[in-house]
Amino acid sequence: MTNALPPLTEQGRPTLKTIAAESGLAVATVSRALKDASDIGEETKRRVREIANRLGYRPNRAALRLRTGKTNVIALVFSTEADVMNHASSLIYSAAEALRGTAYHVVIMPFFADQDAMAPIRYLVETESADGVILNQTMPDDPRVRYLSERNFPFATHGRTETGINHPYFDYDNHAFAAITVQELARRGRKHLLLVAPPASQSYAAHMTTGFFQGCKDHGLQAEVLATAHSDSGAVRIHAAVAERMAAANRPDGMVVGSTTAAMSAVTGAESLGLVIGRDFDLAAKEALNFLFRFRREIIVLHEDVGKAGDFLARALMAAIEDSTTAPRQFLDRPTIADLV
Amino acid sequence: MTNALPPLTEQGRPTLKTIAAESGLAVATVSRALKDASDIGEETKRRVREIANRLGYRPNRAALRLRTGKTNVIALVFSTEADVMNHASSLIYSAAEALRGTAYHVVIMPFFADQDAMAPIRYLVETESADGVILNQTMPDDPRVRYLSERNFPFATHGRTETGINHPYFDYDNHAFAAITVQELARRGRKHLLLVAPPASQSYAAHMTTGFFQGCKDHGLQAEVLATAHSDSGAVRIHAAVAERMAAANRPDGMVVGSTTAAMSAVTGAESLGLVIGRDFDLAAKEALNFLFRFRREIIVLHEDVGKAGDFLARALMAAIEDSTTAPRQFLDRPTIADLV
DNA sequence: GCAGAAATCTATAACGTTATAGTTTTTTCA
DNA sequence: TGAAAAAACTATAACGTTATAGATTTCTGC
Repeated sequence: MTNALPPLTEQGRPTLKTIAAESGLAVATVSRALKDASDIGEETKRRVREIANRLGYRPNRAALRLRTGKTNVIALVFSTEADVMNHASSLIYSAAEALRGTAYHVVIMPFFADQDAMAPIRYLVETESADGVILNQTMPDDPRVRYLSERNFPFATHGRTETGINHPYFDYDNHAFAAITVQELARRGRKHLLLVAPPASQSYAAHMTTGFFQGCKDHGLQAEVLATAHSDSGAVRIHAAVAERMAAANRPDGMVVGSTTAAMSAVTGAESLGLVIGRDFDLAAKEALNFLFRFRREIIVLHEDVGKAGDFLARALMAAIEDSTTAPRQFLDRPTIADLV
Repeated sequence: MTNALPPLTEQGRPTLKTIAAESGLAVATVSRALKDASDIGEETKRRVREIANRLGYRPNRAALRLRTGKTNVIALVFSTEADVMNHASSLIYSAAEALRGTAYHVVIMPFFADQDAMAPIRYLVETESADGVILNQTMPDDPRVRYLSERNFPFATHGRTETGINHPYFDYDNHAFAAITVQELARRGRKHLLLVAPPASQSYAAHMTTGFFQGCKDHGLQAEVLATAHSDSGAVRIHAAVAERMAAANRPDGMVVGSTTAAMSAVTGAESLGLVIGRDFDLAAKEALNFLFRFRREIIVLHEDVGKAGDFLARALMAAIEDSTTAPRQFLDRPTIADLV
């Protein structure tokens, strides 16, 4: 008992071996003690924890991963293109924040315009380099969702799909967004609305479009979708397309726009004809940040909380990883009139 | 030779063992063959490569990492706060793009407002969970840079430091930015300029400020720094601070603003007094995206390419990881008059 | 006081890889 | 022809962890 402790093996990071030497126990015992196994004595556990603590022991992730197959990695597979004021950044941060204090690391796997959307997904599954993956920009019949689901690889999506597969998701209710903004435009006396819709390939395009038509029907407004550009077409294109449409006959007097950047281009497009927002037309859009009202005070803005999405998706994915049998967590974020800023 | 090949071990991911069985060679030989070692016969290498290829062999990252200590991970330690239209997202993507085709994965470690900036850095170093790290928002005497440098942990920074430590970095020349915008404001006949400077704790605040004063001196303009807000203070605060200053005596007739979002708030702040941009005052800012000119056509915009930073930093860091003896790669991105959009 | 049960602890092997120190085979050339 | 050198390949151990099966010690009850 009064013996000098055996010398620490070299210096460097402490491992289970270091603790074993320091405590006189076997490596396996130390391992079990640290995971609070039932066949280890209380006093032993206490001692082991104390030593581990004192030495600043941290389990080696590579060894853990090799031994157990668990990577403790969550991958975010995000597109690089799309909206520049894109939500990816908030989503990344809020997901990372939700994962704080857990063993999970967040790795970013962008996929590129010149690349198949499936490539990074296949890579992840084939190399087993993550325990789960979060996707954005879902498509109605998303092959990534099918692939992951077939292989039982845990995932969660930002946006719903029409695959019939029951998976964790977080989605903003774009149907409600469109309906609410239409209602507000009707309240302001607008009669003929133009929708700058998201690209048709994306899941949420259909939601927003049906919400738009439904709303217009409910309020007896004339409804129309901009034919020559969508809300991710890029500023120049949208500006031109809106200008062209607003110059033609039977000009709309209200617009609902599917993205924040598109809203600015749509405004300048109309303004290029000498039209004045709030007088000749009104325009509604959603926004995660909070500057559109500075851009033009008159824009009708519905606030969208993207941080909520990242947080929810991270937790939903963890739950799916840790127990694949429970029902997938799903959330539809419904905007209300109160979210008009 | 005509013997049936031994059955593949189970199915699952092929390993070196699988290839060894398939080829009749030892595992070590397969390993050496795949890394093109000089003591393996050409014909053997060819055969091994062919089999590896056919089976879709991918080295196991965990095993590699455990055995060699190399993680093949590059960590991005980014602050979550700061400019909402912040450059982090572009930087992440361009770094990831630069790493495409290499063995590196990108992990994001945000650090949070309530947290010591050193925490994620210490974690990375202590747990050896990355081969190198990219930091942003450097401070003149940045403790993270000191810490990493002392421990010989490879890193690269977005922004310079005044530590005297010779490390890889990419920096935008904010001195030149200020000087150029001052020159442009002088050309437009402005006489008294106000700088909405970055927070003084950040490295680039000093650069921008000295560039501003230098420029004003060169052109014989009166120079002043906004005292009650900085360019990351948040929209409301900046709006109010600018409004207050512009309402007071000896009003400036030009502004240089350190961030894109701050530019919008500064404009609305001045406008709230009835001042008109382009007539009563001019305002210059830099921007990574391209919408400020839609916000107010009259804003003087200097374009900053953030993608370049991510690309450069990723490559510089890889170079530092692979050869710590060569000179660190450093780049100062100098804007010119031509970058005025 | 002793058999059996319960409580603790440990030895071993394995995950997939590579560095090291061999061993075997082939070539060279005196 | 045969010894030395060169070329080609292999066995072993190790990285840090955990699951498994087994070993040892202590307790229990009669």
